[in-house]
Amino acid sequence: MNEKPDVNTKDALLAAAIEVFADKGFDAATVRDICGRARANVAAVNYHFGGKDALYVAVLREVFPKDEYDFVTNRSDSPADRLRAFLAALAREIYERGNGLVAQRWAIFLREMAKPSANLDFIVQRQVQPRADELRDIVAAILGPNTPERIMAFSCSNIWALMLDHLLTQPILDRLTPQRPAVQTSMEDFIGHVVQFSLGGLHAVRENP
Amino acid sequence: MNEKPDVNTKDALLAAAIEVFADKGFDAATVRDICGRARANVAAVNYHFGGKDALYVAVLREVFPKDEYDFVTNRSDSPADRLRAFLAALAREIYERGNGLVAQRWAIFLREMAKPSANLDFIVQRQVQPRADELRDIVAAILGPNTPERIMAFSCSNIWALMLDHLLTQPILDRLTPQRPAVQTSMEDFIGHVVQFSLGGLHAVRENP
DNA sequence: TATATATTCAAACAAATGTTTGAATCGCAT
DNA sequence: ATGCGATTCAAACATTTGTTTGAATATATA
Repeated sequence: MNEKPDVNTKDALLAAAIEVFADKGFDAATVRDICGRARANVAAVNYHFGGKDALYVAVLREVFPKDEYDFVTNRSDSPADRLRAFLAALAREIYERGNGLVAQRWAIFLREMAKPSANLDFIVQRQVQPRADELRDIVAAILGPNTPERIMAFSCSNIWALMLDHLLTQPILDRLTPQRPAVQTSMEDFIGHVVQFSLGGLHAVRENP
Repeated sequence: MNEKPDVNTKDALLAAAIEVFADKGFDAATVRDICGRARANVAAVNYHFGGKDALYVAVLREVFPKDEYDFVTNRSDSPADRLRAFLAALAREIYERGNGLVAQRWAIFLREMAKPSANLDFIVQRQVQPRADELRDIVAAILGPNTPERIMAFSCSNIWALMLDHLLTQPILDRLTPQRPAVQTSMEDFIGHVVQFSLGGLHAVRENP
């Protein structure tokens, strides 16, 4: 029956698909490539998942599990410390090398951002929303309770931009300043800089009406 | 001879190609679509340009003309004023509606950033480099002449990130905070905010070692 | 006008790719 | 061992897409 439907092939397909989708994006990924890496027949994707689109959905559910995120900062700490802790955690997630699944997660996220599909909603909900909630909580603590919504929104957006920056513009920076060291080689510097810059920016927009 | 090689078809192809490449990106664009809009035969692209790739190169040369950029700020103004002028000009270029070719320019740039091709070098050189040079000049004036290279690079990168932010993350923000007004409807607010945030950030990283 | 050159066009080609098919094979319960 | 559903597989299919072809047409030159 359905007891043990040869988990091997299905799992191998899923693992290969994560790799390929993260590597090349949905469009450029081919089911032949995926099946090749999984040592499975071309028809396997359709048999086990029902098609390329359905396989992609399965990959997203695997890569962005539900209820995985907990606040990484403690509300009893100072807002500045919380911001540092939050940004440090985020930076390591995004830029640390060799953290397999986590890196693939952001790679897939990045590809969806560049070319949104119907599944971007799902990814935002699972990957971005909880982190955005925590950041907004921290920014609110820094800017104060009476901060206009517009300034809150801009400021949160700004800090996200500072963090995602190198993820998005790496190809540009590579060409603009080739001698620049990679973020990964000076992570602490990078984090420290972004924290300073963010705090400075936040204080500036708080003081002015 | 080569005197008047029916400029109409060739130009129509180029115009249609700019539209389609800006709209869908190189991969998703089809020569059939382009030829259709130009009311030309499918073979026209190959006849007039030699192929899809060559057409794309021709589009880039059209969209990113040489020696077009002049510093938009005046070195005799205060650095803060220069930063404001620079960011205002950049924001209007990027976000102002209905500025046809300029918008298409940034759309193509964005697509190349998301999926770099061999032509990204060219685009960076024509579109980014001169603006990056001016920004670096301004940032240097704010941070002072003895600023370490690392801090200069991070800071310039930060400010670029703040400006490109909404261009890159629009699909995310649409889903995160759907009620948020578009940047285009409050351009002055947006520019003012980014200027304040940037200046605050720059001052913060200047003071700390 | 006549000739040559440039341009257009419908059709076909070749390659890539997601999907389907139907037979062969496997695993297991009876 | 036998039979049956689940799984694998090679092959083929259908569609899309960039490109080529060769004839037809237009344009310019002499």
